[in-house]
Amino acid sequence: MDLRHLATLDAVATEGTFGKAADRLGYTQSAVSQQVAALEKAVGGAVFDRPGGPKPVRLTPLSEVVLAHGREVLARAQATEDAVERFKAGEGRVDIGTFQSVTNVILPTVVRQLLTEHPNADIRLFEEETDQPRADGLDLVFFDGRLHGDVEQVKILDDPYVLVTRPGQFPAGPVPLHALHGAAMVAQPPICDQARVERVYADAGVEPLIVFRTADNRGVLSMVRAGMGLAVVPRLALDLPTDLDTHELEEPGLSPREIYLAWQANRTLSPLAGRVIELTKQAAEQL
Amino acid sequence: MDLRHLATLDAVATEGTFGKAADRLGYTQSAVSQQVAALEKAVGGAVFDRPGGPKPVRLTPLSEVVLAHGREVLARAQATEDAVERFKAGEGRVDIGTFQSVTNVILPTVVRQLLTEHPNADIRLFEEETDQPRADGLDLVFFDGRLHGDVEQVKILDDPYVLVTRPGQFPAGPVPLHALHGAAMVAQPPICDQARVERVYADAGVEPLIVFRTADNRGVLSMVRAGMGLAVVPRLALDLPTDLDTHELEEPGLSPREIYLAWQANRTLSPLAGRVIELTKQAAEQL
DNA sequence: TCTGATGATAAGCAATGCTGGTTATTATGA
DNA sequence: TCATAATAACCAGCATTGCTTATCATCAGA
Repeated sequence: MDLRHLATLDAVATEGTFGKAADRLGYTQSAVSQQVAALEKAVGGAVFDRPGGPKPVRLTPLSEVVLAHGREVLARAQATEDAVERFKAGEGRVDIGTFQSVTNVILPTVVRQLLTEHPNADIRLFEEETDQPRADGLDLVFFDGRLHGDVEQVKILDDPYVLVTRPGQFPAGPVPLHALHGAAMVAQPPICDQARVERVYADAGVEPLIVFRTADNRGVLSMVRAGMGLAVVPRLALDLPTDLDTHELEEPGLSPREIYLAWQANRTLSPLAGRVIELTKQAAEQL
Repeated sequence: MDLRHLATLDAVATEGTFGKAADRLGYTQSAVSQQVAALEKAVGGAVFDRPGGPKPVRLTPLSEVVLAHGREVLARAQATEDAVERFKAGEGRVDIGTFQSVTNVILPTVVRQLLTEHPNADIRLFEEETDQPRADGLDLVFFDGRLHGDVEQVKILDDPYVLVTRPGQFPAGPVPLHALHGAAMVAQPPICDQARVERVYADAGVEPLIVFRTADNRGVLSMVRAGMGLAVVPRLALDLPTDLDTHELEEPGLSPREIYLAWQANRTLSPLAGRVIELTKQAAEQL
């Protein structure tokens, strides 16, 4: 049994004659006749009574059964094609792994543009604080630093670290790294890029005194503002404008945090995911 | 897009490799490869990521869409085939037109046997008192007398008329038709075969006095029992055994009522309807 | 009796679809 | 590093499918 057979059955049942059905379907009468014969062979019984002469054919009890179910089948098949079209036009779901800075700086722009283009897009964000985020199960993952494993990734932008102090605590201008030696500091927990930051400190012989750690960027800045100590944070972690002083760090020293967008290698991406990559690159260039 | 394509997609998605899917489907790996290619051409995108080497293929986002809908389509197609099988095995509905005598004497046997053979049969009876019952819309129609029009029919049985009287009203044995001349009688309304009966009376110069007409056979017999008059009814209209006297009518005179089973000519009958005809013939022979 | 509409059928032809064999690619283990 | 195994893709060959065209048989109505 074939979808085309069912479509032909439906057309003949609606039109009343083989010839009219053929016109509707773009076939010849002969083709319809052969298709009906094939369907009758498949179901093992006549589906039309042909009165002969210029009278319309009539359904048999068997064809009532086939037609009732067959129309369901055809409807589902049509629904499948529609769903494919919608998918290719950009409907569907996209799961994105992210983290604080990206959530606050890059993604708002991307999400807004994507929803403008595809109002029915189902965008879901997953912000999980882990050292090596799970890329499987997600379509795209933002991460600060390269991901290892079977992934493709593009560098979105360099996010330089800046020293954050209470107003007037340092004279304006760049600050050398060794100024942090012995200083009281507020910092992130040593996961993600923070681990690399502290390795750079150690390699330079700088040993700050970490007096408080929190994964919440606003918490870090609040404690700087409260006078607990200094902080070295990526520029994107700042809410700009801010009432705190910011100083570049002298070169060579702490290289910028690199933000990557990654996805499973060798996998076909959905149109939506592809568009997210494009929009993200554009958004990063605007910064 | 083809049902076979969807079935192949499903098989590959389940088995993980083209070769195993081919084994399940009874094809070669090459055939599956070509079918997947055809499906990918039809939907306009890859449905599998082939990692190469002995690793299973992976679904693409597109194929998630196709597969989710496609499995629905396949399920409906299977349901269609199942429904056809059930239909051919005798499930389904059969609508039968009937009238009092048949309802009480023949149909109980037929219905009981049919339900024994096909417990899921949906039998519906329509007892309408009309002169020319509508045969369209019904699969089968019982009628007393030939139907005119585009119908096929078989004679089920001859149902001779008998005279019904209060006990002892006539001496045992056949009664001549002219004994009814001027007699008080209870009768059916002059539709169906009753019209023919009264034409036979008139042709024989017999003019009974019809004192009550009712379409209800039990009503006729009740009034005979009550002494309102005689009645001439088909033997099948009697509840046997009865407390009333019955007499055959002398030949030649009133020929038996003929009961036919009819259906639309040149129409394919359902297996169930065909079986009803068979069982009806058998039941009639038992009488 | 003729005419027009219908479906069935046969022949022809292009396209489809399967098989069998081969090739290219990748992972695995020695 | 190399051989082996497993995989999908590719290609040629062949049968089948499925359409079109043309013709025929049937039936209703003028």
